[in-house]
Amino acid sequence: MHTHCITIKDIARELNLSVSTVSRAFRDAYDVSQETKEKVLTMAAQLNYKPNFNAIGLVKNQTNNIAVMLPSITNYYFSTVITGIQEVGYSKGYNIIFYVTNDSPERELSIIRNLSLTSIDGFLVCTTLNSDHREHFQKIIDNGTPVVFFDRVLPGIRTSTVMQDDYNGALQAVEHLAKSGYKKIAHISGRKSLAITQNRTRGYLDALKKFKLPIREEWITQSGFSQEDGENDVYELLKCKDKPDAIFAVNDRKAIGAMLSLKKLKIRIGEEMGVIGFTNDPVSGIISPGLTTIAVPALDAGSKSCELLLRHISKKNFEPQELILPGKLIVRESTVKIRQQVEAYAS
Amino acid sequence: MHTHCITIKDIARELNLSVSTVSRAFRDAYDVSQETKEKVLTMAAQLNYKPNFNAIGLVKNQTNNIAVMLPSITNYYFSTVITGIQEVGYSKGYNIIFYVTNDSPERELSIIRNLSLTSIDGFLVCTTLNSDHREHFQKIIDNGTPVVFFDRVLPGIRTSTVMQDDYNGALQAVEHLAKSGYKKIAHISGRKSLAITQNRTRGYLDALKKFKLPIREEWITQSGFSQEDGENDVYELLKCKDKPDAIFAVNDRKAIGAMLSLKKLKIRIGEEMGVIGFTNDPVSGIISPGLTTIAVPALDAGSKSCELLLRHISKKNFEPQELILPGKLIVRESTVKIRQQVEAYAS
DNA sequence: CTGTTAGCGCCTTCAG
DNA sequence: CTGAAGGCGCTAACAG
Repeated sequence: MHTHCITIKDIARELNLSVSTVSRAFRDAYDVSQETKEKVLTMAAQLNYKPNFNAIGLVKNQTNNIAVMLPSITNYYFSTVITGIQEVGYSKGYNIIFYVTNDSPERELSIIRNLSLTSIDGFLVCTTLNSDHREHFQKIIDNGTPVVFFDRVLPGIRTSTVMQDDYNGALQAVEHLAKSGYKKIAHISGRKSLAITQNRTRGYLDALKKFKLPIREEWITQSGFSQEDGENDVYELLKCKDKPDAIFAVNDRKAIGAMLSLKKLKIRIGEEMGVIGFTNDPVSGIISPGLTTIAVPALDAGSKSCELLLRHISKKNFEPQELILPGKLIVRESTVKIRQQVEAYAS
Repeated sequence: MHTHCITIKDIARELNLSVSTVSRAFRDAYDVSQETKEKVLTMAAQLNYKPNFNAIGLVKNQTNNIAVMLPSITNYYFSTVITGIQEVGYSKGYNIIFYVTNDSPERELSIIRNLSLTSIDGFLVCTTLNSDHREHFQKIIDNGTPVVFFDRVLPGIRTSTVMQDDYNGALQAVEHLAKSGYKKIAHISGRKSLAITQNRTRGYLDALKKFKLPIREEWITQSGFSQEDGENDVYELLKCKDKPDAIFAVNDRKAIGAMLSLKKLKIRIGEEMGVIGFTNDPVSGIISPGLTTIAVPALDAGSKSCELLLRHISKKNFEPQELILPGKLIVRESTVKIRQQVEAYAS
């Protein structure tokens, strides 16, 4: 394919050295003279030598490739996470190969199946919504390839995980609604099989208990995570005889969907219906009224996940860790109940 | 690193065959009996054999890896493009390795320098804003690694390129403003060294000429591509003695920035100041008033770029192609001038 | 400190 | 149709 590439052989010939010496010079081995090393390095630069990673990988049984599998990269959270992953991967000399599942379990399976275990050193994964491929992941780990789960975590696998502090974030969010004067707080949630959903719902319920606010089954909807799901969930909620006066959405996309529906129905956001999200997608600050939300450290989630994975890669028996990253309440107009403030904010 | 992996040797031993026969069976070579082939394939499945890509790559001097370098992946356009790239790459058995430059030319250079030419089969690039690394890209191409440019294209390099129809898109956008009754149309533009910027500006100017509308130097601002740039550009425009009554922004992010500034200044969007963008970022439909824009086929841009690259990879002397993808006008409220309509739309 | 040798897993002649 | 042998570029013992 390519025109002839410079190899260590060429350098060795040029310098009248053996290939092993040249190889040692590159790897900064302890047993090369400073002089030889310099000669090799300058010659390499002159010849524009580039190491052949296939050859190195073949011999060392490693690849410097890390695979990332995630549902999508077109939303704020995932694109930011993967940016964080890429940053630390790049700085440590690892290539990031990514696979998007579009939340299709079949696609997930096909990716895992095709994943040649010899072509990656580690695997970073955020599962699909309905993943039941626990044993496949387990097999990969058993085979010696480290796996780290982030955001969406399959319980029962002994490996490191990185998540947001979903429970406390939800608690904070609903506390904020309660303190802002809302009494009948609904929750539009996500797929309930996921830890992220369960923890946020748990935080929601505990906050209600803490403030002695009513808990009603019909005020909790369970669907997907998309904007459309949010739009639909609002219509469901409004069918209740006793209508809620605030909504805690499992994420910003659903919150924004909810706001869109409310606008369509001419229900005043904040005043008549408080809305709070989770993520702090940049859109929350652009939409009006601004969406109150729990900011999530997406970039950190990415970089920490990658760091953990790299540690698993370098230390054979690195103890699995569970990282929980704290969120932060960002107050905007969607949870301002008092009328005159709403007026002031509305554009 | 990994526990022992199954190799063709294992299969050969198990089946009492030579490794070369096994190898042939996998590659569907013409000279293997159907029977042997089947035996090999079933044994491979049974043993859970996975080919070692390093070894194959070493011998064939290829890697099945494609590198993508782009400024960022956290905005709609780029994340969608890369999704398109990944889709066709995955379907053809290529891994996508990506590098983000954050629009830093230094980072770009470091990425190109570190890019081992033997570790990728092709290179998909969207340059940084101020890239002056033409000769580096040229060297990569001369070295035998195909390169395809998308979106931001460095002129003067003989290779395939994929762009939107920036000229006609801009023409359409400004025509729409003119037909909607705006008379003094400003343009908040991007970095002028880029073809994309130049073409959009050309479309803008030609539309003004066509409708015999005034062209004024001070109504054209040149800065970056970010939302903040858009916010600032509006303040610049409003310093003009003769203020414009509409803005054509080089992209949606700048248009949204502009809208945010206008809202802050209580200038009614649409009625007092028309705004039109370029991209059709999903936010354009969420923000209110909705942003009129030129929709750009981002997913197509990605998949077509990747297809072109793969063609360059497989055919040594594939004739470079320039692909221009058409845009589409999406009318929303930000270009509705008549008062009552604005009222109707405002939430 | 340096050179020699063998081999990583696979493909590709060249003989049978 | 199948097997044997050599080599892709590099590293890792083992000698000196």
